[in-house]
Amino acid sequence: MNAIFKALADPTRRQILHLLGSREMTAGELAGHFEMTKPSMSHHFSVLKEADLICFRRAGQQIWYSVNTTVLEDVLTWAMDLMHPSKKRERKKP
Amino acid sequence: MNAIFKALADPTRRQILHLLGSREMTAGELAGHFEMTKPSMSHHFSVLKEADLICFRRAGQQIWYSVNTTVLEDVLTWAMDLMHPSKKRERKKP
DNA sequence: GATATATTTAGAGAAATATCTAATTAGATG
DNA sequence: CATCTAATTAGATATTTCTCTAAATATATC
Repeated sequence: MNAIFKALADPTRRQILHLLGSREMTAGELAGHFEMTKPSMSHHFSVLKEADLICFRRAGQQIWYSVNTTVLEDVLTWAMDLMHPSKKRERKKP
Repeated sequence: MNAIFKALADPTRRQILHLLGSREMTAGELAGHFEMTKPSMSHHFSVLKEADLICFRRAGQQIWYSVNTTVLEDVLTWAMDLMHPSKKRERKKP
């Protein structure tokens, strides 16, 4: 949980996630949206990867990144538990 | 939004919020739960206040802290928008 | 194999953050 | 008012984090 919140603490990384919200993108394409060198962007990717907030796959020379929504659910759960600490959340019907 | 995520990035501060989830507590009572000096705890309170994540009121010598759930809703909204970027969330009926 | 493109890794410097001790403020009480 | 308790502010230090340049890796193409 700590890695997740650490990763979300940086505005660049939140913006990366936002961009990936619409569609999968390559490292270079993502980097094009920021006034920052590619190594700096690569560092942010690595922090997001460490937190398991993004998935990636190599295709030729390029690496495609996408959001891992599973981990975002953990964030949702954490925030909800804080808002309604006594009530148990409803379980999805199987 | 940046102040909120910066505040949530520290495990001590998340634990403070968790403790306040059950009930209002004084600064000293909160500090008693951590192996850290009171000035350090005070610093964390100040970061949480800056992010508007906690409310406080003085009663005599003591200061009582509580969670501000309104801001947590913003976090929920942010995470949900990331998970379902195309769908608009439902609005509460007035 | 040589070269070009996409991306990451390594290493360094600057800025931000967490923690501590010492000092200060605010209120209660003898 | 002197003193005690609760809490914060100030200032210093160590660690972490962000960003950069330079170098390395991986893949494609000539």
